[in-house]
Amino acid sequence: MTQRRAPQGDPPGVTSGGAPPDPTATPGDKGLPEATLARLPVYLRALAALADAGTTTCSSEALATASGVTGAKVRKDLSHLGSYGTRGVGYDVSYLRYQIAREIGLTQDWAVVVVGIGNLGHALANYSGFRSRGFDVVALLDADHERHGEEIGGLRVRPFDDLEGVVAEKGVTIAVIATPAAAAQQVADRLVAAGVTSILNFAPAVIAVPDGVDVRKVDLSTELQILAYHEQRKAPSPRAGRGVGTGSRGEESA
Amino acid sequence: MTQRRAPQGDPPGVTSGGAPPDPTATPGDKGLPEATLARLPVYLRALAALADAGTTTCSSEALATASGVTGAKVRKDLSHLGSYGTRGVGYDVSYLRYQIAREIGLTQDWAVVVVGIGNLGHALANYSGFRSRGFDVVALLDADHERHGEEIGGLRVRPFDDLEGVVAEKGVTIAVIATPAAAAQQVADRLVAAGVTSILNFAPAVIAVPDGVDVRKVDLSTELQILAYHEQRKAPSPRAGRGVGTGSRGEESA
DNA sequence: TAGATTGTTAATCGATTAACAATC
DNA sequence: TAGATTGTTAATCGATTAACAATC
Repeated sequence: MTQRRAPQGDPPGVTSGGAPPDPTATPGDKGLPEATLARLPVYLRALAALADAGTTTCSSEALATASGVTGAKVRKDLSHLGSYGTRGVGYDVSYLRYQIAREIGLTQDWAVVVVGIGNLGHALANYSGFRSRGFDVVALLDADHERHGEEIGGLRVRPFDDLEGVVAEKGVTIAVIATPAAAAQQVADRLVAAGVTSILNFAPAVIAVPDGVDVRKVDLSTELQILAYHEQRKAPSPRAGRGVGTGSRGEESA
Repeated sequence: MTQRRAPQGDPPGVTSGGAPPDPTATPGDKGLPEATLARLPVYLRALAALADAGTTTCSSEALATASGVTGAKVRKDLSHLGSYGTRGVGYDVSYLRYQIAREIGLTQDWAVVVVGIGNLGHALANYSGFRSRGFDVVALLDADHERHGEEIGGLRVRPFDDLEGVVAEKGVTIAVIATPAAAAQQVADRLVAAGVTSILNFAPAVIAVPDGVDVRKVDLSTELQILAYHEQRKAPSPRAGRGVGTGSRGEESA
């Protein structure tokens, strides 16, 4: 169904200078627009679904519908990657899929550690969507020794102090923090010191990191709050009022 | 530490016309800019932390630091809500906190159902950050009868067919979907038919809903993919390549 | 050739940033 | 009064949208 192509290779029909391009960002190279980058994973998912349904070619409008965006956006986004379509025809599903994956960096494996194996960490450790996209969860770490030894998705939960060893041994560059808020900054400091340069933070806390380290934050309750705002504007006061800020509510766990 | 104020009431010192404002959006009222709205929950969290630390007043710069944004952004964002600061002094932490909560709609309770109690649904059902912000999880629904009866966070898992009854009885307007991708659209259709008008979708699928229904999507692997892109641009090829699109990978669970 | 669809251009829109007058 | 800080204004930047020439 989907052909394999050589990772990092030039696409057929697209010539590069001959010398392999330096993957390190060249000065003045701004990379993809953030808004475009954020939609590429969505296109990738939609293309996978189209491929699974046996579709081999699709137009920008078809991909847009499957992705929940507009055709103009799809064309503009894809134009940042190169010219991978055919006028009058559309895009080859598996070819475009490969090009997007390569652009994002999913044609290589990324070793990932998950720190904090509570409810959410447990779910993340079991999430199949990571592995299928080239994210290889190589260790589950938790400071609480009561959790050590538990097996989740084929991995045992290990002491947080194993961090440095795991990072060095497995070449880990990406970490997921799913600890309580109070622990997040300390964990981040240790991760950075160990050599991690990208952090996905599920802990409900802002963490500070040095330049050169990327942090992205996912907040489960933020999205619900945004929905509440719009909901409030739709309906006239659905439920009785309540107070806010009832003093200390203790630390939250991610 | 934090005073309670009458929900929906006017803040002291700010006069309204006397007649209560119609909470329904008036024509031409565009509401808050989306970018501002997305940051309000972050400010709320930072203000809660400041209040817990005993801070009663803070400047826009202090709030910015605690929120991980710039002072200019804070001032611009807050200016959309009204004039709640004092020049030369700053903002009263608990007063600003109340005003933001009221603006978002967190001074009232919102009944929420969670559909799909797998790994992620389990974590969401246990997440304390929902309740503390006025989101009242009133039912956990799952189509799989093997899961029925399990108790999570004080609630039993119930049949999905209980949906309509729960929505009517509890006045549910917001739902969380944490089912496998294949079930998401069907679940969304049932939710909408039952009267739900806001959906937070954790299933890795795009769902279509009628006008007037809001959907927000959280994709755990999208964020990791965005990190991978930036990581790829930092380092020269950390790990060996792999193929992409290894044929059908089956349906994923949220 | 005629119809379809891409990739690009230009116009519009919204978000960010910097600066500073207003004012506590 | 002098110092501090807000709230607003104007400039800049990036994202979206619509239109269409290029071209399969």
